Amino acid sequence: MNGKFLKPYDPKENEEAIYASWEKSGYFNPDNLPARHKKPFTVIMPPPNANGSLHTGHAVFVTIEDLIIRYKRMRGYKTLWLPGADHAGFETQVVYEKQLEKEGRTRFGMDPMKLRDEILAFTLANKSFMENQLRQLGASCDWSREKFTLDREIIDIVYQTFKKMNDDGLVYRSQKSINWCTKHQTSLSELETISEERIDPLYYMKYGPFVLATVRPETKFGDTAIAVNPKDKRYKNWIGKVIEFEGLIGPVKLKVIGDDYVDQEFGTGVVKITPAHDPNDFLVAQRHNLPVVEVIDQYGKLNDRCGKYAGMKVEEARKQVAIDLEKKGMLEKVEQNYKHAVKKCYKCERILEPRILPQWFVKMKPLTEPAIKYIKNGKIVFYPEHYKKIMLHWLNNIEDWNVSRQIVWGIPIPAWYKGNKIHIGEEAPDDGWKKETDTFDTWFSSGQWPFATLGYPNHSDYKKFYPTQVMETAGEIIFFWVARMIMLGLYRTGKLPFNVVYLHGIVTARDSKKMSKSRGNIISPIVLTDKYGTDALRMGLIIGNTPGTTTALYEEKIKAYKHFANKIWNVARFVLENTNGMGSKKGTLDKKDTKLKKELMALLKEVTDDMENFRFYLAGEKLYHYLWHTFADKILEESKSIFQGNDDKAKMSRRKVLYEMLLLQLKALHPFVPFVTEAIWSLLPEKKNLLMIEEWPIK
RNA sequence: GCGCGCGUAGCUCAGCUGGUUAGAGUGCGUCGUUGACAUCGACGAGGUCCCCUGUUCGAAUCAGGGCGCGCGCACCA
Repeated sequence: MNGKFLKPYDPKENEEAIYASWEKSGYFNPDNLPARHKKPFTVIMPPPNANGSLHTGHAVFVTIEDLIIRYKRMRGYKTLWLPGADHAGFETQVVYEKQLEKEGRTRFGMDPMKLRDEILAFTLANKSFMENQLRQLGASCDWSREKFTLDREIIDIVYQTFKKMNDDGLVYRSQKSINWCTKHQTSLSELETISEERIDPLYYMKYGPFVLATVRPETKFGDTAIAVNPKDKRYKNWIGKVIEFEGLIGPVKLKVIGDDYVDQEFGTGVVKITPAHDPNDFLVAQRHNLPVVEVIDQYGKLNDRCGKYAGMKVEEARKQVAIDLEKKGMLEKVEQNYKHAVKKCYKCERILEPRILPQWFVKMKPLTEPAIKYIKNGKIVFYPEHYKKIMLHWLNNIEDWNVSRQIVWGIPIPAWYKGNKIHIGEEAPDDGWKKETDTFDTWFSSGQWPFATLGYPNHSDYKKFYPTQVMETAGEIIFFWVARMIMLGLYRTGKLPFNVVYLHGIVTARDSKKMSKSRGNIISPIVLTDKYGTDALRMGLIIGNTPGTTTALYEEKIKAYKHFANKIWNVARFVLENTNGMGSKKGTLDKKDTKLKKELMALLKEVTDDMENFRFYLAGEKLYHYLWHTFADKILEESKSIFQGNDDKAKMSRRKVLYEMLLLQLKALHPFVPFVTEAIWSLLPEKKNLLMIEEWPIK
């Protein structure tokens, strides 16, 4: 027996070399797999954001996807797990801005090209760092096919999609009310906002003959009309008339319009229309051809249209306006406990300002319709299944997608302007065109990831590996990413990009709270692998992780699975010691041992069933339990007395069965704990292939 | 306001289509092991399966209601 077994299993000593041997074998690449691997099986890796180190969320998806891929590889599929990295536009720019702040610098005023180059260098450094961490977690992905969202061939495909959408009338550039972050100086899509309930004062202001209610008196300088409901008997005679009164900074003249948007029951039934700073008012303004007067600038300060209030921040101006209205007797009353919702930036949690800016939008209805049809017909299976409902609900209530961001870090929107003319393309058609400076929402490119990474439409990989089989990711990004991949995949290729969506549970800290820097409860997966070994971490992330729920991760749990890895090691040691290096030589099993083996095979059948049905947490637990509490505690214990006895036939049979059962369990456990099983495999007396490409015990 | 999920041993969680004394890991107690196991083994204590009503021969599991927690969506100024 190999002397290595005399020590406990040491992950540190083994893991790096084992990973290197896998990588060197070339079997991560489906093209190099032996001939029995015929049918393609593809998983596209959710590309981690290349702006920091891996967190537990990454560790979960790596573990589960690697588990799926290793299992399918052993079952004889031509498995491709395609890794990638995301430039993660806004996310990365925010991270980099924080770094700049620490250095006492700011992105504003910087040469955009220089800023872009700096972030690129930052991203590429993080990218290679992150790739090594993926290796450390045991990811058996095909590095030769790795893609980055800013690779030229990816950008080309993204541009083709944009062009096609333009030709099909699915994109448009238009002035609309958008969500503007005054810190980050960019617009955001609906998904990048969080809405928060707030209690604020509701101010009842006198407007000439009317009294009207508002939470934002400071926007009054941008009013361009007064609106009432046309059915409202109190006011309908006013419609079409112009009211005049003395405001805070001079005389005010406003037209009264009638619009169904106004709710007679709310407040006084009279609304001031401020198109520049309220999305609903903007819609009203469009219906009535009202002018749009901006009074709040991009930094959230009142501009020079606001007289003495110019330069004040919104909150400050609100208070001051209220005080001055009071003084002038124009404030009828204030309701203090008005409950309403405000939208905030999901990154800095500042209140977003609605602003009217020209932006690029994607029309969603034509994209959602086919997606809804496929999902309704069950062409995509969701784990857990209730996400089907959630997805349909979202798709049915979607708004057009703002894809332009006013940041440098991203794929530039390929557009040019000359007067009223717009040209789509990377190059200007001739002289005198002005280039678009906005970049795409990062999800516009990652939403095309499955077919873009495979080289749609002509690459042989696309033909062989698309559609992919499973999309495994976090439930949190189902709308950001999964929904868009479905829509854009259908749009470009006419096929669903995958037919299974598996959404793993979010990993929380022990107290079931989300891990976050501010809570200080972050556990680094890399620290855990260093301490307890990757196999232990993987088991800890698989067992107890049911799709769609949260899973608490804590150190004792991982420690327990380190013991399990060591248990496997010692079980193997015992078996090899007592079988005298016999390997799988011929011989016959007696009745009792035949039965033992049969029982194991029955369990492996169950495990296979669980794997096929995405019940990884059950499969892992069953294998764990069998090895420890049946194989080790019962069978090995009983074998001790057989080996000490005089029945040579029984000894021969037992040797053979233990060895065979060990091999079976190593195979079945490999996808879960690849390192320790491969380490043991390499120490077997017979010369063998890598365990990684052995056949799964059940057909 | 609408929607989704969760509530099972001290802690973290399983329990798939309802079926014998409700499970695992961890923690706790007792005893034993140091020639597979920087340990491990055996045994044990510990649960009104949130509450109520119902369906059923039978419910932690299904239906209705309630309480508690978490999350998503939502333009009423």
